[in-house]
Amino acid sequence: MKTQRENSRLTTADRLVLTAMRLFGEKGYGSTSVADILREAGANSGSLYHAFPTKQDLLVAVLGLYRDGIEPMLLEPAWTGVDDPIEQIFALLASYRSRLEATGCTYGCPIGSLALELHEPDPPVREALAVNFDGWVSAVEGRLLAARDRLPAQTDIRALAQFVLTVMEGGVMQSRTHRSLQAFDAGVTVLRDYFQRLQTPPPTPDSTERS
Amino acid sequence: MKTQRENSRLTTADRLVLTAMRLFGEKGYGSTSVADILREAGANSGSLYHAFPTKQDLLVAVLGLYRDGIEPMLLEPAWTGVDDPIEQIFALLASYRSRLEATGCTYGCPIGSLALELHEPDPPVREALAVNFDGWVSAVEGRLLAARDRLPAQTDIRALAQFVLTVMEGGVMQSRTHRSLQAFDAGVTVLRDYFQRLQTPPPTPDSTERS
DNA sequence: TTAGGAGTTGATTGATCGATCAATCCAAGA
DNA sequence: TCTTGGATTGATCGATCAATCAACTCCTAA
Repeated sequence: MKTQRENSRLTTADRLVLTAMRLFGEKGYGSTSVADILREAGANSGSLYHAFPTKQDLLVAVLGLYRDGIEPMLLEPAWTGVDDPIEQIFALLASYRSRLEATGCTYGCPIGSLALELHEPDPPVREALAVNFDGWVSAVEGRLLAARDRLPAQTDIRALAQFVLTVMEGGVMQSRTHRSLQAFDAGVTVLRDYFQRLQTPPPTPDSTERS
Repeated sequence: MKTQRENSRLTTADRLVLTAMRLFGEKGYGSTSVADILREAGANSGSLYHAFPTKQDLLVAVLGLYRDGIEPMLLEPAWTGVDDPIEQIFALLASYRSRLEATGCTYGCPIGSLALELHEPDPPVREALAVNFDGWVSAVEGRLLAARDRLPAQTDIRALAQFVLTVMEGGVMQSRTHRSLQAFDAGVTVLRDYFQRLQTPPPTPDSTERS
């Protein structure tokens, strides 16, 4: 039983996608050569190009795998043992923090890295990236909706969910660049303060005003 | 008088750096070949390698130029005509919005793009990126300090300034990926709401409290 | 038992990459 | 005027890139 390399009981195509997923996350798309993928997957170039017309099609397959993995690989592990929907959001952020910490602030969000690395991606790639962001945002949106009654009535829930993604991605970017968790933690702390204030009923100093 | 290509009255080295700055911003570092730079700068490879030992040294020079340009090229234009320090912060964000809008959401923040494209940058590159972030954050921090009395006393000003950068970078990333200003605008709107709440005195239901 | 095709092998292709270097140009100092 | 050295030229290098393809293996269905 070989454990090195991507699970060798899988088909070659699956091994290639899993290896590419890992390497694209580690080194980016452009800096990962087809030869790198073939070597680490233990496959030959003919096998790759039998399963995928081009390297870019392999990338699209990787992005599809990320999309399908959001629920079972990302959300579910982050949320087990956390009941409060808003705390689930922060548990999700904490999972990114763990990832940063475990890798010395080199790994972050592979989707975000790819999104900024590929400046003018072909439509299928750009759409696959957007679908990943949408899936993430929708998951957070679901948690916010579960806490709807704790938030101001006029809150734009979708926009707030996008904002959570924004804070995560921006924090990861800075933490990776500074090789320090400080920036990520600062972002989460400020976001928590914002949620605190959202959940605190407004001034009501006199009485009327504010709908 | 040639106007095409980077100002031809400059030295060859300066033309190379300016051309590289533009191309690295447009296509990223890895996707910009030395041949691209030479062609658009109207120079020969020998000239480049006479001025810069490697392509990476050219990148470091570009990052230095960005750093030196923060004040005169970014902040000063964004802030003219805006007096309120907090509004200056949002004017800065608006300048990024303009940039996104003018380019169909393809350009964003070149520093952020490079920061995520280069996964394991050599120390001088990583440090040059970090210096750029620091300069940006310090500028925002200065505006927040100018509005110190309007913010809660216990506010972590530096962390809040980093948070502004986080929101900008995260918003740019999503807007570029979705090819739509919506995500960026949503981020700015939520940030504005947060600043609103920061500037609104807390509940004061009874009376005491507040340090 | 055999025919056929999906899957695999690995050498090879042409293009492109960053970088090199001998030759040449040219302006400033002696 | 001659000398010197920084700046420039442009052909060229070896490495590496994504992609190709004829040959081969092996499973399956007839």
